[in-house]
Order: sequence, then structure tokens, then C-alpha cells
Amino acid sequence: MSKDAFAQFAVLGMLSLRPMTGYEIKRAYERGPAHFMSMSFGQIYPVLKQLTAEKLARRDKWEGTRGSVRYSITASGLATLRQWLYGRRDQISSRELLLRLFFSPLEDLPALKESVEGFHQDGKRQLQHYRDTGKWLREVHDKNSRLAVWELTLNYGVSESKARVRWAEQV
Amino acid sequence: MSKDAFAQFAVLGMLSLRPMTGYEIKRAYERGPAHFMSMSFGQIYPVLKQLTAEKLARRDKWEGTRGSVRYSITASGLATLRQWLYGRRDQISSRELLLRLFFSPLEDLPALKESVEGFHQDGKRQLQHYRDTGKWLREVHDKNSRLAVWELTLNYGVSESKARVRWAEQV
DNA sequence: TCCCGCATGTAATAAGTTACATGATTCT
DNA sequence: AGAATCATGTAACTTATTACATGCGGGA
Repeated sequence: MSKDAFAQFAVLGMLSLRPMTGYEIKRAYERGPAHFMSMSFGQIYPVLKQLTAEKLARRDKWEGTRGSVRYSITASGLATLRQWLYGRRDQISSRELLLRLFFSPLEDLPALKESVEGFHQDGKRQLQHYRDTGKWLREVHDKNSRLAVWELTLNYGVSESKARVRWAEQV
Repeated sequence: MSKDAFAQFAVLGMLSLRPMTGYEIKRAYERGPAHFMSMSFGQIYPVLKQLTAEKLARRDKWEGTRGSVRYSITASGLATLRQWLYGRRDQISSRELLLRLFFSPLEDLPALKESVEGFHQDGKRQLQHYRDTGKWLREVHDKNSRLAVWELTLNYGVSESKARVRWAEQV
């Protein structure tokens, strides 16, 4: 699991739901979590090959209608996936958090509480940082005419952070 | 201005504020709009070279204390920048919109109204799409146990879109 | 028959980060 | 003397998208 780790987990996650072909994985992302994650064939097929080599997935005997190849997750793959899902790391991106939530079995969702809380804290910290920056700006660059635009763009960050914090609280 | 267009504008924008060295451009992004944009030396120096070749920027005679090289924007560069700032294109990313706002001279800010409104419309459309998807989800996958996680991740998109729409309205 | 959707896979390109090599100047 | 900061530049690598090549099977 040297490189391309994120893409590997994204594929592994789909295979954990049910055995799929590369084409189906692509479709699954398009019809499912398209708003925060997508994958192209250029990623999926090489990753499937790697996963097979690393024995985290295997080619099914089943040969579909038109030369399609279906893959399943192995026990070892499932273990690797679980490790990723519940492993703690700081500075987790929204994309990764969402993907974790998406693939976590319902009964194990509570194990992600820590991740969500970490995300929540990060968001709050970021928000505070924006407020501090804004304050500092107003003090130092008081007469600078570009201050207004500066604040405008800063507010975008504030809005986004607020949204994240609110969402995390709701979760 | 063939490729790497975005990075080129990002550098051109900084040069439009005042003549700068590559190092200063990096710092300016770090201390300024770091929350939505950053650039690495690996991007900046090659871009400065290209811009000079295309006569959009020029090396200043001025040679700084330790072999530092300062660049200025040319008239042609300023024109190119303006074209980018106020050119209309749909599906503008938040990053690009913010950068446009950031570099727009105050007196020309109203010219960006259209861009902001486009962004606003995109956000609202996205929000509506999320709502529709959610509705469809609840109808079709009624008994699917993963519905809850699905909705959770969808809500993140909703929150984010809402934040964008609110921000755009405020602007 | 011809087009569309299914299906796999590679190559080229783009955008960006990180690491490295190199060296001057200022501060402690 | 040594560390931090200033300063430029290249090479390697990562991540992801797009385009292309190829071909099967089902429906209008």
C-alpha cells in the first residue's frame, strides 16, 4: 500500500459494499457521492491491478457478459480498509472524512466520532484564525484601500468554516 | 498564454499590485490570501520566465541586495490581466472568483458583479440539486440501511452550498 | 445496419508539491 | 561561529483528468 493510498481506499471501499467491475465502481461514484468524490478510469483500472497484486482484492471467477472483470475484496483487504477507516490522523480533509463516513458499516459509525470531532475542532480553530486575521488586518492596514477586498475574501473562509462546524455539530 | 494560465494570472495579479521578486510573491500569498490560494517556488519561477518571454512582465534593472531579481508587469500584461478579471465564463470556481475579487482595482469591482451572480446562481442550483437527490434517495432507497450515511454526506454538500449562497448574497 | 451503452486499458497532459542544490546576508 | 532568513532555480514525484484505441452486445 505504498502510494496512491487514497485512490486505493476509495476502490477498496466500494468493493467492501459488494463485488464490482471497474466500470461499476465509476458509475457507483457518479450516482453516489459525486458531490465530494469522483474517480476516472485512468485511476480505477491501475488501482485494481495493484490491489490484486497486493492481495487486497481478487479477480472473481465470474466472467461477465462482455469480457467484464469483477473484483472482490479479500479478508486482508477488509482489514486494511478498516485500519484506514478508524485510524486516527490529524488534519483530515473533508473529502476523506466524508468517504470514511460513507463506507463505515452502520454499527461501527461511533468509532468515527473522534474523526468527526477532530474535524470539528479544526474548523473552529480555522474560524478563530480568520477572526484574528481580520482583526489584525483592520488594525494594521487601517487606511489601505484594498482592505475591503481583503475582508471580502476572508469572509468566504469564515462562511465555509462556519458551515463545516455547523455540519460537524449536527453529525 | 498557452498553458498554466491560472498560475500565470496569479503571478500577474501580484505584479499588478507592485513590482516583486519571486520570493516576495510567495510570501505575499502566504501572508495574504493563504486560505484560498498558495503558490510554490516550483510554480512561480518558471511562470516568471514564461511571462517575461511573452512580454507580459519584464525584469527590472534594479538588482536587489543578494542577487534577487525583481519583475514588473508590462502594459500588455496589464491588459491580459484585465481580460481575465472581467472576462465572463461559466462554472467559475470559488478559488478563481476570490482571486478575481482580490486583484480587481476597487473602482472596477462592479464589473465583477456578473461573476459573483453567476457563482451565486451555481450555488443555488447545486443546493436545489442536493435537495432533489435527497428526496429521490428517500423515495427509492427507503429501506436501505445505508440511507442514513448517505444523507449525512449529502448534508455536507448542502451546508457548503448554503454558505456559498449566503456569502454571495452578502457580497 | 448503425448507434448507444457497456467495458477495459494506456498515454498524454495538467497542476501542484516536495526535495534538492546552491549561495548570500543578517542576527544572536 | 552558527542559525535563520533571503533568494533562485531544477528535478522528481503525486494526483487526477482527458483523449485515445479497441471491441462486444442489444435495440431502433
